[in-house]
Amino acid sequence: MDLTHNADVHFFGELNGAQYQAVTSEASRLLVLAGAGSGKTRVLVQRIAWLMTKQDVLPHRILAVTFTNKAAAEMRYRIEKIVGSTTSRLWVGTFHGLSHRILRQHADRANLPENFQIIDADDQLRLIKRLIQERGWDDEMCDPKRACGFINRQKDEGKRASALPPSSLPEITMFMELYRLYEQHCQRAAVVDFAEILLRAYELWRDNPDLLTHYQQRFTHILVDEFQDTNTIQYAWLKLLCTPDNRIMLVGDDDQSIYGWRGAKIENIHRFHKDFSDVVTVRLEQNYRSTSTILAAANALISNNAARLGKELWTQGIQGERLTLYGAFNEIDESRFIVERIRQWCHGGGSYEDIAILYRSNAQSRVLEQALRQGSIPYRVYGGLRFFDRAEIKDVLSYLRLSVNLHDDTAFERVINLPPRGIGERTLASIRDLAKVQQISLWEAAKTYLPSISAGRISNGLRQFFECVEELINNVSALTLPMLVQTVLQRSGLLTYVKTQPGERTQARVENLHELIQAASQFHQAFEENQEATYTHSAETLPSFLSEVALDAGDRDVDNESSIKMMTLHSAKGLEFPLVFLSGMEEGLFPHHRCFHERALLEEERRLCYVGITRAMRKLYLTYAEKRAFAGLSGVNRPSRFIDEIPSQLIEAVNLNAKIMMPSHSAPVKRSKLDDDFPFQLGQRVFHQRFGEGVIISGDGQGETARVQVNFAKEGKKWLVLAYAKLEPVE
DNA sequence: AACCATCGACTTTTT
DNA sequence: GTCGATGGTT
Repeated sequence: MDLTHNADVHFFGELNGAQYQAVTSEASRLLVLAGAGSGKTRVLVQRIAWLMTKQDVLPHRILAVTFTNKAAAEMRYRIEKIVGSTTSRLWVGTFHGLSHRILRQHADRANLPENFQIIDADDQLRLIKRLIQERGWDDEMCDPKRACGFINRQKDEGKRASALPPSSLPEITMFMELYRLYEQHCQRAAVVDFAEILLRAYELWRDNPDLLTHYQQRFTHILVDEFQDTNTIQYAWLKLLCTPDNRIMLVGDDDQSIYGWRGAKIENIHRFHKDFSDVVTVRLEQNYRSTSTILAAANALISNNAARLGKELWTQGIQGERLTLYGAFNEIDESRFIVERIRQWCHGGGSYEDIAILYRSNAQSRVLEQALRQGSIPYRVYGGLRFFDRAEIKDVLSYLRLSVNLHDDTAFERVINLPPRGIGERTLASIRDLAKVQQISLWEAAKTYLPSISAGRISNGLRQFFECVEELINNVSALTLPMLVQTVLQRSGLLTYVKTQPGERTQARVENLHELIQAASQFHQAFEENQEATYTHSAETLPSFLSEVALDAGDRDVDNESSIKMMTLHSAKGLEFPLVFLSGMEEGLFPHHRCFHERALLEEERRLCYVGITRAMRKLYLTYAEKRAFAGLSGVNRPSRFIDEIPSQLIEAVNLNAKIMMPSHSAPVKRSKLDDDFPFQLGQRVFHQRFGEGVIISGDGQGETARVQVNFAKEGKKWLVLAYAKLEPVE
């Protein structure tokens, strides 16, 4: 690292040797194995900057592919900061975003109408359910979720329905037929799902050599982030694009591949070596994030995986504290411990935003949240429903989608009776029938159906709906986007409807709707700035607004807020926190019991644990609960095997804290007792934490399923399962 | 057609 | 325990 002698010290000064090598490599096939916290994004960003400023590569010749919009946005931002100019000609985006852009540009060649729209996973499932019904199958025989999974898997593998070989399995045969129906339906309705975007773009290139050549010649430099997460079709997409004259850099970490279950193929890294003989590999192993103790733990853990490309993280930083392991009595105790240690951290001068609690599955957050609330510790749970996935937002968007494309049946179904117009299942069934027989869209079918309705209530409702949508269509070319959204809210009656619906979420829903207008407004402004236009009506902006909304469901980043963060291990990837709690370190939960039987799955769990450990910068806690009430099963758990895989000298085990009370109800709920005799009698008075005092009026079941009916003074009669409703006898 | 009660499932999630 | 879907009732 004699970079100080380099004339470009101000440019490269902060890069270490391996980073420098990766940034300035002349290799045309470059694979960068970037360990956690090794400055991966910096390398990508610097390399692009280097290409532009030192190699005089024109921005429009560079293609940078990421997995999330957030990563793409950050990359662009950082590049702009370095090169000091806008990068609008540079293509930085997600596989989906870029593919979508190409499909829009060549819709005709891709055999798509100009106004095609994107449906999300939820829309897709609804559509599949409907097709199953229409085909005359029932849900038991043909599980919609499995069918949906099947179709997506085929698409991710690049397979069309027509390309599938016949199967001897009845279920597969059924799915294949459904796949065919689904393809036809989407084509007619002019919608594409997420997997379709990639597949269609791939086929567009594959089947149109002139187009492919154009893009091959244009993108002389290709860079890919998180390469270990690419699936088959994404790899094929890249391979098509990559001629001997293109230069490609892949950045990834096989040890952080945690999305195998949704089609990501680590093997793509090996395949790259096979498909391109002259691959230069650079390893980024110096870590700038964690203490050497944390890294030692991570290295030891991951060394239990076979077939790694091999990588060992190291740091010049401090050794730091040992990991702390706490074996809690139950999940409540675990939460209390975490709360206590959070307090400790803050008393020691730390702040809430330093802290993250990570867990394997979302369901674990509840108990933790409770304890945090009780302890008055501000927290924020990441990764719930995204803004544009909220029901009320999707309702409004459905009206907008219909006004772009009346044949969008998914949108039609969503709002035909929303707000309620007296159009129920039966009317809808007739419309569906008609649509099916005549091979027309639901909108057309409804129009045809209208004259034959005798009931005034129904025909009025339909007519109202038609008028509303048609009026919206007229407004599209007259109003700006935010005005149009406003109009939808009022004209459809959705806003009034939401306001009058009882429930606690009403307020939040109304706010969401206003936020949607806000989002439309921002989009509108950004569009005008880009186009230097003055009054842009929504005919120009609406289609792209809908696409953006579908592809970028608002990665709301919520940092610099003084609260601790809670999220799943999966959503923690790419983030870092000074203090990290890995909670629920139990066999069955983590590694999840569904992964026990297969080595590959277990290794992915281990990688997930590796990701978790390497999020911690200064201090890491591991906690588990010996007993955990989970999904209705109260089980006794052994500590996770991953704990054993960390050298014990790196871990300080904290003993069960005597101050932390064993809940008094634990004694009567011992399972052995339940098996023999019911611990409660009819007429007995009992106490429940939430419902208060009551009297047992009946009971049934045995062992784990034993339950009693209690008549509570305040809450009335309730059935409670003894195994987890912690009832205490009242003397 | 709208509403309430009961049943059953439940790993991870981006686009 | 909680969510969502489903089915029976009004």
